[in-house]
Amino acid sequence: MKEGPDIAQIGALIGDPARANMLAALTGGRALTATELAAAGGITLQTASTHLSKLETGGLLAQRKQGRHRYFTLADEAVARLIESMMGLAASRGHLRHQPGPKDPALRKARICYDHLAGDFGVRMLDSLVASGSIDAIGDGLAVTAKGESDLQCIGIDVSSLKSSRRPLCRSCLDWSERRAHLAGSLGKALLANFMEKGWARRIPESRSVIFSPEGERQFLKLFPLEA
Amino acid sequence: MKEGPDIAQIGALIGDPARANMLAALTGGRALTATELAAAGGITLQTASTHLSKLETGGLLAQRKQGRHRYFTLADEAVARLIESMMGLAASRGHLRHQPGPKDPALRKARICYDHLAGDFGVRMLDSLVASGSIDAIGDGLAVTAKGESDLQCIGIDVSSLKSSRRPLCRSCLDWSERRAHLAGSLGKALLANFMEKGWARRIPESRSVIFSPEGERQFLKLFPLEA
DNA sequence: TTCATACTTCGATGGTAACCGAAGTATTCT
DNA sequence: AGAATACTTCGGTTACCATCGAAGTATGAA
Repeated sequence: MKEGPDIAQIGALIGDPARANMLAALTGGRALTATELAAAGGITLQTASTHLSKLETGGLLAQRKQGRHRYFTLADEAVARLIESMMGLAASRGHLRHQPGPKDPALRKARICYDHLAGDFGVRMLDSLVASGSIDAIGDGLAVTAKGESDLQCIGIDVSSLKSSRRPLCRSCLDWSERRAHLAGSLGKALLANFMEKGWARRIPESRSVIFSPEGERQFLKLFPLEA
Repeated sequence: MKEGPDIAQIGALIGDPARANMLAALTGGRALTATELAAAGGITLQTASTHLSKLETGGLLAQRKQGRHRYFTLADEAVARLIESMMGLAASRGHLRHQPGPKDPALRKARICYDHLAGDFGVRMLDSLVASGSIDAIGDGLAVTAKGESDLQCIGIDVSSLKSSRRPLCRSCLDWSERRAHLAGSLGKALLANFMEKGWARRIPESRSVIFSPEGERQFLKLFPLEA
């Protein structure tokens, strides 16, 4: 009667609120210490320690020791995608953790999704890239066009070097706040890195929020216009 | 500190073994009654009843009453995709529910994944369609080519009528047994329906297994050859 | 060497939820 | 109407696990 893999183990790991909060914090892409994760989960360090070892043996987390610190990250991109897609589902079912607070609008405007840009700005960027013919959207698949490759080169992104990596260049990722797709993959990562290098955007510590400077926002909106 | 949607609720729903087994059973695509799901979960009807109402209020299940029966299905395709992707992750992390039993090989060979064909045969079919130029694979995206459209017409599938539906024509779905992509979307559904109409394949009751007749298997393998 | 920081392990506690028997409701069949 | 089927609700038990204090280990700093 029991066929196939056991999803209950993974579900139970994510099903505890403290663990879920720690995983959500790690969706920010940064490696975090046990102490930081304890704060994110709203629990003491002892409790966090047992949770973290469960998550690690369950294959959801990876850790590396560095001095007396222990840095945790999501095990791989597959886990990140799972968490994100669960957030999408949770949002669509109205499972919310928060009274909409002051930080929420910023989060919906622009935030980190593992290693790329999400939120209103992330969705707008992908829409604009598709509209301008820089990216072809076929079904759920995304591919950079020749035009896109040269346009991105002008911004300072070398697409051909990104292509050589194992990781897919483009990937669409469902946005939980916008309920629309934004750009993930190595190109999504490179674009966000590019904005931060230029000083257009910076991360808020202890949060997934990404804040654009006034000038950065102006440039971003000019670079990725919306269709009329 | 609490940002974004609450994935813990959904995780907890999936995290109970009985509920996970019921959800997995529903991945077979059939609507099942509370009694059938109780058997799938290995619990009594009373316990199943409470589980099912939790899953329904949690937004994972939909139900329709029909006489004195109550038929449950997964709420929508998004839920089905979540369950499937969790199976993929669980399989890759070695979370298995079973001692590899006699039914297992059949399941790996061909099975239902919500409404389309998965397992070795499902993966082979997509590989062959891509190799023959009937489907273009761009990143994770799949698109039917002109050649594919006419080839499929010969088999008895009218692609243009499928296109008119809201649902994506092609979608790639990660296979937990093969760890490779197979074909989902309305075309995946139509192909499986086509095989069953022709008598090539039939479903096994109470299981996700799909059994091909000797003749059906011969035809299938001929229609979807592997690259040398 | 001593103190401090970062984290783990142990042990005890408490709360939650899964579970089933029994009784109750709704629908269909005869 | 009466019986049977399908399912829900209630109540009480049980078992698990998240939690934290306290003590233990490991690494770094003074």
